[in-house]
Amino acid sequence: MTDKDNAVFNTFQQAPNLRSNLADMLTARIESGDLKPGQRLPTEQAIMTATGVSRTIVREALATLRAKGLITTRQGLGAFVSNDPTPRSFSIIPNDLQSIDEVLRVLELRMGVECEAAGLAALRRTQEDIDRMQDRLDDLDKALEEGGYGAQEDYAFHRSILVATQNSYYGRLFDTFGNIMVPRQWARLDKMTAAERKRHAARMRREHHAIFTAIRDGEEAAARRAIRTHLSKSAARFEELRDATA
Amino acid sequence: MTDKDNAVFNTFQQAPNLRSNLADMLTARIESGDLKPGQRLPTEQAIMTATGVSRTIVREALATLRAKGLITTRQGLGAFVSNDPTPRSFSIIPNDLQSIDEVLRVLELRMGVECEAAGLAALRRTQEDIDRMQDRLDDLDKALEEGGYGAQEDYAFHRSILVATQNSYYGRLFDTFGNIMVPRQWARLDKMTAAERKRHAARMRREHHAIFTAIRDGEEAAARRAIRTHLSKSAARFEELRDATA
DNA sequence: GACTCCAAACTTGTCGTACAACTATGTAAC
DNA sequence: GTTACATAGTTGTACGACAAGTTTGGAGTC
Repeated sequence: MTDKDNAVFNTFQQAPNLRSNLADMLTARIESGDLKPGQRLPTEQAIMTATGVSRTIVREALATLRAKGLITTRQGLGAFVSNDPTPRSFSIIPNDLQSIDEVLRVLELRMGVECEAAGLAALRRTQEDIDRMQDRLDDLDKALEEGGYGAQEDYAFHRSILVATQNSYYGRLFDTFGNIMVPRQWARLDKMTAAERKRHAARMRREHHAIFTAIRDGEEAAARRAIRTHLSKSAARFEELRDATA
Repeated sequence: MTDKDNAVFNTFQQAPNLRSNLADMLTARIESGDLKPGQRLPTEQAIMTATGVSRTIVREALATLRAKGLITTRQGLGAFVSNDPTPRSFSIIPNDLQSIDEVLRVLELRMGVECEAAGLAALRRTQEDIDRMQDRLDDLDKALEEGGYGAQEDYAFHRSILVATQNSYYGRLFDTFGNIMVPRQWARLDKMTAAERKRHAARMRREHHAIFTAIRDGEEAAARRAIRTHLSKSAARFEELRDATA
């Protein structure tokens, strides 16, 4: 292994645990084409010395890649990048549900998808779409009034926006986000006082109504702005949560 | 297992190693409902004594399940069966009959994804990313000079942008677009004269270079604009194609 | 020279121990 | 009753050792 190869390994920043970091890095190297299909990976020893982690970690990271189908290993031979490392289907697997970083990355993806979708929805929504969005919004309001977090209802409302694009790909893609966006696991991390809960509910209502009215009235730019604001604030709140627990 | 049994399995090189066996066993227990969502798995020690394998094996098996999203682990607490062990996946299956409409819908989706990605890439790209994008751009230029359509190279360049976001979800999602975005099937519909081809090549080069320089120079807004323009014009061209063949 | 055989080196698979980091729980002190 | 802390239990990480599979190169034979 050359120095240049080593340099790639040294660039991982601190995060939840060593195994995930190493697995992410190796995954990135494969997906970026740095390691090509059929090519042999560095030996476990080489990865150990390059990254400074123990063989235990290296092996668990390789087990992760193997489970994802990115590599295959053969005893006495080594590990090899799979022939078709680019899967034709996309799915979000809740790797570390406690890892807020994961949620933030998904939120980044949602930002792109939903902003465009909101714009399209504002241009194309039918009366039926508007009614459906209104219903979901009512459900959400009701859930918040009853003191719940409304995560499920929030998700359903967002989905109704995607449906209104009249482009089924948007809705189908959004379905994959549900796996990680149901925040039951970290709900307990997020202990809000009654006052905070109330403020949170008011903010949610305000932001969602802004999105809804923009789409209903066919205001494309406003719809984009509104949903970007909403998702940005959600992300910011998750970041606070992470920093608070760190 | 007898030798005869092994003979049956020799066709696929699935090794009879302890890790796979244990992982399969645990997977079966989860999928059969023996271990219910949210329920805690036995401790690593318990699995060790119950199965007789070492902790190394247990941990690698658990790493496999975690990669598949079947369980989540938390230090000091234990491993738990995931709430939604059946991840939904997103894929694009090309439909030959209305393929151009199909492409237009996918382009709409790409619009959202890639605009956001270009913005993120402008903020986060590393020198390595810049080099990779430059290489892909050179490949594309070369393909166009040689009189090809450069569809493959175009796709590779776009992918390098997604990689530069440092958010692997973007790259993984983009891979699903490849199914329909390699336009071999309608290339023959698209007979350009030499002059048209030249104009097309010049346009492609101009638009791609605009995207590249914006990302390289860290200009977020310009990157978004450039890629939106590029995809809009691509979509317009596909629409012309559809109307011409209809 | 060409071939066979085998020993050595290398790599992954498995085992064992030890300690660090994190969590929950119960107990003592206030 | 509440807080602080000690403790036990669990996962995360490190290190060393040997087993099992694969390749390579050299010794020996024809």
